[in-house]
Amino acid sequence: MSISAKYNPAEVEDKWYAYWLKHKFFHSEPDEREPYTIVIPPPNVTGVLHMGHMMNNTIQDVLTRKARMEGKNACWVPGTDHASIATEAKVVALLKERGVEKSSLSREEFLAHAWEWKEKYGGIILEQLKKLGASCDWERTRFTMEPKMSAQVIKVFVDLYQKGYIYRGIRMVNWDPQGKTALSDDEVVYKETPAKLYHIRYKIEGTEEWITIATVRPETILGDTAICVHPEDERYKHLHGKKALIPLIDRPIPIITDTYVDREFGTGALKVTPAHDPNDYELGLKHNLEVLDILNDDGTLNQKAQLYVGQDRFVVRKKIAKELEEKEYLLKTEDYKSNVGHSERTNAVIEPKISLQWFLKMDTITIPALENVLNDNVQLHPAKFKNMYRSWMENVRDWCISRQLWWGQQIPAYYINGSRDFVVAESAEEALELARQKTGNASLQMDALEQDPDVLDTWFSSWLWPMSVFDGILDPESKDLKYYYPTNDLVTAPEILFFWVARMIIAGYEYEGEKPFKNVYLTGIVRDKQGRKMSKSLGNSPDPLELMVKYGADGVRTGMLFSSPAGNDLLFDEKLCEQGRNFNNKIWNAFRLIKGWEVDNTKDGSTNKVAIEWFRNRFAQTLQELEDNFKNFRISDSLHTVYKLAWDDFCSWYLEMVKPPFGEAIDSATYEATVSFMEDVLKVLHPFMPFITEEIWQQLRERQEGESLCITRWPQTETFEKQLLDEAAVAFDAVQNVRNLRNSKGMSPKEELKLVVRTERPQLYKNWEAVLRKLANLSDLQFGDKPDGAVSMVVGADELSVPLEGNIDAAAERENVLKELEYTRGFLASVDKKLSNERFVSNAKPEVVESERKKKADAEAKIKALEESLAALG
RNA sequence: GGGAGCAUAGCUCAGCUGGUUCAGAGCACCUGCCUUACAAGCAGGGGGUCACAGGUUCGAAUCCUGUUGCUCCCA
Repeated sequence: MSISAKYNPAEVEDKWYAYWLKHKFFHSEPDEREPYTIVIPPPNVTGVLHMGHMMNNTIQDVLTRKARMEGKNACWVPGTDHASIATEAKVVALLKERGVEKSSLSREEFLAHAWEWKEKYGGIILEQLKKLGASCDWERTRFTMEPKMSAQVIKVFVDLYQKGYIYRGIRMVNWDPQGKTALSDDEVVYKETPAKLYHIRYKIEGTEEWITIATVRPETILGDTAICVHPEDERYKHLHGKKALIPLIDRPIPIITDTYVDREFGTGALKVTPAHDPNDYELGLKHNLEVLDILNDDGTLNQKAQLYVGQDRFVVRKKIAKELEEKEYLLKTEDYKSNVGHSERTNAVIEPKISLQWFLKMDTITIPALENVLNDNVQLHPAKFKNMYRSWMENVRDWCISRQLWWGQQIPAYYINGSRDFVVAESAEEALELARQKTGNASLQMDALEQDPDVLDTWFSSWLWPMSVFDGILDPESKDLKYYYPTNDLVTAPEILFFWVARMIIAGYEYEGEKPFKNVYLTGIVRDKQGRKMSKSLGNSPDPLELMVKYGADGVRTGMLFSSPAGNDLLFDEKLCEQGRNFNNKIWNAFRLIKGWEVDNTKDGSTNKVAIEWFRNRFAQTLQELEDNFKNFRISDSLHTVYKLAWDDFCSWYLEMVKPPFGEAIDSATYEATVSFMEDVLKVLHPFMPFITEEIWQQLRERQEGESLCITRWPQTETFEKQLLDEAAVAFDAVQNVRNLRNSKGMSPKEELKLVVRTERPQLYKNWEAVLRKLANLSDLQFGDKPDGAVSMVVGADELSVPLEGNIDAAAERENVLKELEYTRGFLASVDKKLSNERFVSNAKPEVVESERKKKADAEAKIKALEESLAALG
């Protein structure tokens, strides 16, 4: 036999992934079994695998694989979303490289390019997930813009419009002048940015007086339609009702009063620019001010500004400041920090802009979504996110669902004869019919209709995802929907709790009257060692594919999970992957050991019985702990549990106990038990490290084509004997004490020692004698008092002595014993204090009091043993 | 400005219902081992005023209040 001493993942991973696919282990069809369903958070079709995906999808795979092994009909639905803004930006950039401007193309031509791009580059990420081992049902892969998915989006739009939830309205929206589209509030990232506060004076019409305002955006004075002061502000009372002249253009604007103005801020006089500031817009509505929009869609100034027409807002800011200064309108500037909104996608500075958009009314449609999270019908893990969720839901604002783009589902609203009058329908034909009814003109023709050019927000597709992947919107009676919905678990990042999770819950209750999933597991953000978010621009993110080459997919999976408690950020360090790889190697070598054994049917294995019984119980105990961790979504703890089981219990204790001396055969009973233990260990490891466990499982016994670890049954939880485990702990403690003694005396592990035990429970030591002899390398085990010339240790109330001729430093021994004695006496004192406290004895739970009594007895016995040792030392 | 969370070993984090010899794990560190499964390993070891100050309790890392520091969400 020649199995490499080092596990080589590259040799096995692709092989087993292909095998799993070939046998369709990941494919699911509705049947009589209990379903277990996860829908993937659809990654961006433009995306490539990053560390966040790795963690997120590893967790989903762990959950899916475990459910599959438990005999559930596991279905993990993969797919991608069309990401309007990101994809359109990519395609526009690509065309530009080829010298083609988007504006020179028709909508159809542009979309043809976009689809071409999608076919070529879209979905790379799904291939990368396969490398990770993701056990998705690839036959069910969906894309949010494929015809059947788009049909569902359109159907929902029409339905919500008919129910009165969707309206078209003028609103101040977040405008991205680079992407040339409106963004939802959630797509705007606020960053603290250094700015300047410009103090600019306006002349009061018909007087020689001035009024000074302060602004961070001097270029917008050209769009001012009022100056507002606090009505109680004595400084300005004499100016109420007068007019001020905008510098440079001398346009007169009224001076109005409102308590909204903060008298302490700036000069206490506020310029009002309703078209370019959300607060000013509200103020404008209240005071019936003119809305003067001075910006083009690309952020340059338009004719209404009168000056600097066609120049960019930031260029104008500099120029106008200079001109104002030269003409003595600018009195001073001061440094100021302001929170500036940036587009999450393009990073352009957001321009608040008045525009006509489509909105979804959120006031009533959200009610069940809030209720059912608060009452835990939908559970967030960790639960701390409930607060955040509630505050968002209680203060939710109408959702701007239109985007000024082409890549996406075009809004199914049709304007009649170029007017603002429109009809909404799933198809142009239906729209025409509706338009004829609406206008009373039966001869109206198709060319009188013009479809709204805008598309719907991508989230307006993905909020249907748990239903639409099963075609549930098109066919509410669909067999798949009825079987798989509601899904079980959703694994995603807290950043999109509102973007996506909340909206899926809203849609789920609106269309199915039922939650979309039972549990939402919120992962943390993957950060670098210094706690910085991983980003392309910082270049601090390792390439996940390279990591997998270096450490193996299993190594990276376990590495990611070693330190990723739910909802907490993961400070990623390659060391974690190294630890993962080392763990793989450990398992591999345990397999090598077992595989290398020769079995002898005639050999007596009775001395191994105690070890076998111990591991059987230990496994049962661990399995209970593991199930408890899983039940509470403590995934990282689950991994730690199986890690300790495999490494400490199975390898370090069990295998060492039963391992025959080199060159000797093993008895068949022990061999059989060991192989089946290894199988059990592989089973509980499989969800975390699917490749290596499959590889070993396949080699451990003869297997048939079509068999696989990923579809074997998860071990059953069994009861365990606590007493046996406690006895083992005493035996292990004894072993460790002897080893420690050897170490501290600088003795070789090869040197055999004799052990003398003084105890009231000799049977325990007799039961474990073979183990003690083997692991502590003892030549003999005897019972009795400490012989002369021996070193002793105390385990519980038992005294263990090892005769060491001429190798004893009596003074040092005395000191050791004294130290331990002192500690134990202190401990006894604290226990006594408790027990003599009447209130403790009467108030504490009986089992607690009982355990204190036991502690007292143990401590007293130990003190006695220590005192005897001390006496023997002279 | 409003809200939430966190603070435990040099680092990253567990500690779940207040009660086990409860102060733990991994990494890092120190000592000794190439003991034919594994040096990607083995056997041992050192290391913490549980942020600070009060309080509740028979008993607090754990519950309460305040202080300080950090993080996140919302505006």
